[in-house]
Amino acid sequence: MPELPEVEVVRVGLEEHLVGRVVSSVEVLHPRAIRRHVPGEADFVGRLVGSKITAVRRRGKYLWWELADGTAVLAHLGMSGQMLIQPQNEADEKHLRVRIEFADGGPELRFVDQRTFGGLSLWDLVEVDGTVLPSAVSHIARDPMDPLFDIAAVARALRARRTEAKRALLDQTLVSGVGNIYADEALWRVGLHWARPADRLTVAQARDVLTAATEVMAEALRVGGTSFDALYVNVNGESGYFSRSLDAYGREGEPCRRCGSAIVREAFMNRSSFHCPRCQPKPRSRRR
DNA sequence: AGGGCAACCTGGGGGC
DNA sequence: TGCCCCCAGGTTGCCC
Repeated sequence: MPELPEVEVVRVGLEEHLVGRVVSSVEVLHPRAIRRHVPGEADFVGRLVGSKITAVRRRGKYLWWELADGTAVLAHLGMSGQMLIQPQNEADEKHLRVRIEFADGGPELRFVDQRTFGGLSLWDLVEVDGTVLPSAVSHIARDPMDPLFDIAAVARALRARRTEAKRALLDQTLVSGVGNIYADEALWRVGLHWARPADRLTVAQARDVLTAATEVMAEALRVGGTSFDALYVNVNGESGYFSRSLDAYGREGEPCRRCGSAIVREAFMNRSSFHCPRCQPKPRSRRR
């Protein structure tokens, strides 16, 4: 469940179900589910068993839970990862990758991931620019929901990029949490084509597209995120409702809700981009 | 240094 | 029905 709103929905669910609990067992059913943990899977399991979960946090699309010993279990859902809280007697999901049980004997945590692009890892907590993060996340920029998100500074950095506006919005080292859906939605809201050079945005346009991204993600979060199918669900397996509110993403051939023109789909970065040809005109080629 | 692209996977859907 | 090709909310690593 990739983008910020969907990950935040999971974070809230994990916070409710995990804080204060002590891990009693960890079962890894697929080797790719434990990633980037150099000491290996056995070390990961050994360090996790007996540990107490003290907090569940998120930056962008990464989420993690802090352990009492100053380390953190970092999770990324990739393209298809789910975190499910399930009764112990519930049948295993087809793509169950990791099962974590707790000393209280209550519901277990299951990491389910069809495409195995997601995974768990264990890191030391470090302080970066005044915020405590797992060390593997230190390169990820603050997301728009972060109280210390500095929109003026990010707008300035966005305008310094010599690349297309959408590519910059998707760069997690510039602003985190924005993915393919919400980038298209933000660009539609402010009437900018995805290929507009970032360094030719006005100060106001740069600020406005970041504001639009913030707002569309906040709206999505309020209704549980965007779900097109059962792959994107909260910890209880429930889908969000924002897909019905999308204005651009996935609407090829359907009328723009602002001007009625048919939404266009184009290939971009080995994926799809959706825009309104009238509200978001293609930029003229760059002059030099 | 920073941008761009292939690679990492599984499964669903459409066309033939 | 089956096969094949295309598509999918992401990130990393390596090339230039």
